[in-house]
Amino acid sequence: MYRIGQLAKQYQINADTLRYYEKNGLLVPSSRSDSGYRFYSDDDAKQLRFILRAKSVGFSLIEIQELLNIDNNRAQWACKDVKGMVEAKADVIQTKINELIQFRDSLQGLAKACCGGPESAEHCSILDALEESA
Amino acid sequence: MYRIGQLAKQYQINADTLRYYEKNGLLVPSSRSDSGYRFYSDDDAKQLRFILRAKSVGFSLIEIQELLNIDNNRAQWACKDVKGMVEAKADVIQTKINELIQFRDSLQGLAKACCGGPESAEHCSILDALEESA
DNA sequence: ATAAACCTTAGGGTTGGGTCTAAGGTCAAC
DNA sequence: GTTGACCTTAGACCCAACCCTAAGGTTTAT
Ligand SMILES: [Zn+2]
Ligand SMILES: [Zn+2]
Ligand SMILES: [Zn+2]
Ligand SMILES: [Zn+2]
Repeated sequence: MYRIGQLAKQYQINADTLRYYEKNGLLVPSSRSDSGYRFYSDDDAKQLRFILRAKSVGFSLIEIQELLNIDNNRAQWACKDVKGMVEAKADVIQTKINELIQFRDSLQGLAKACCGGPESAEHCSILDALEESA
Repeated sequence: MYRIGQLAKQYQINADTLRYYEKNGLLVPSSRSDSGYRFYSDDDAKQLRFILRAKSVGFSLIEIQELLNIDNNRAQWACKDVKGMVEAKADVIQTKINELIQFRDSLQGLAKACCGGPESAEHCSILDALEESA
């Protein structure tokens, strides 16, 4: 049994974050002391590790909730469902990557055309390009 | 001279967005009618195009403000400064891309190990991996 | 017995880039 | 002379994922 501060310290997060996870149904401590202090069991800690690991691979808290639901009712779900979620998430991330690559390339294209010298920017091709009427 | 609704329509944005840009010093209409209506000149429209173009290559509104400052005082800045900003931004974006690539690869690693079949997820390797104690 | 460290709650604040509402003023057309 | 489209303002609300504060209760160590 861990109190909130102990668990938070162990996983390098803020106690407020644990309360936040509880409020959002991600991690409800399995018991409370007579005075109301939260008590987290080893299973609770395991679930926290699940949450942190899912977060680290890019899932949002809402998505993690879905994953937890599945994990806690594995019999009612198929591998297909789980794999589908993961692949869908990978696709979303890929789309984001493609967008950012476009941004990066646009910026690099701008930078390449600029002399980068110490003289006045009155002739700067970057600013000209941004001003340019499409 | 365009009223706010006309300019918004022309550039497919919300009139509120133009007021928001004004509040944040990005685009102050060059005049007002006697009754207080905003009037945007062709130069204002040009500046809006600058803003939208800079946004489209991934600059934040704060960064766009800096770019506008530079653009409006070109003589006081050097190409070096402008190019430096653009390159710094490209670096930040590259860092984000690298992060997302890691997420994507993690997810693809998980998906690859899962059979993806229609049977129960009780043996699902994805859920197991997320549960695994590190 | 008291101080320090920890816990509780409700509720407000942050960031970024807006969107929406309420309550009212203006302007052209029919 | 009134409808309807447009405009004004201040201020609230949205998203995510928390962080912080106030006012008070609990535990532990000395
Ligand atoms: Zn130059
Ligand atoms: Zn230049
Ligand atoms: Zn399977
Ligand atoms: Zn599986």
